[in-house]
Amino acid sequence: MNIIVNLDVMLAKRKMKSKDLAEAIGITTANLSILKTGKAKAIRFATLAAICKALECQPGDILEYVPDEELA
Amino acid sequence: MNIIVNLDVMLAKRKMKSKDLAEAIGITTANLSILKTGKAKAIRFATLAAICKALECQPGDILEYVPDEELA
DNA sequence: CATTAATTATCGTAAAACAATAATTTATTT
DNA sequence: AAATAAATTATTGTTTTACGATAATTAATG
Repeated sequence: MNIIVNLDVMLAKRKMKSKDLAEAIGITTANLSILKTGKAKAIRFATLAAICKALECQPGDILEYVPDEELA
Repeated sequence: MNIIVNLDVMLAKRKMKSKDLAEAIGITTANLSILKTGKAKAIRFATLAAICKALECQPGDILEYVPDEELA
């Protein structure tokens, strides 16, 4: 997928574990894992907001668009 | 909502109209308008990627988290 | 090796994107 | 002001997908 969800950096910065974040944002660790491992195909703004709140960050800190420029 | 979708800035920068962007990303102007006016409650990564591609930008350029610190 | 953390998998339900279409409102231009 | 274009709003229906709940499997850590 072209949109990467990277929670590891912010999690490490906040010294939080996936379980902690899952509890903080109110979803199961299973679903959080789906998000973390790039298996989610969409995200609710409510969830994104909860993540940003818990990690004290902005969407841009955890979402990245990677163009598929297969030039090479 | 705590997540703001701001396409206006990038649209202006690219001198694109909503209609152009809608066609570029393959959704109707009606649905794009829902996104633009903050009525969408989620977004598919495929759509977000298409927007980033069309506007040559990153998710952080169009998504913003606004904490609801009602202090004062 | 035992324990904890994280991932993967299934099934079911609720939520929401999105299409298609039409109507309405707002901008823009002549 | 009138005409035209652009954008928003509204409705209905379909399809996709989040997410819960749960359990099992696979990493990771002391």
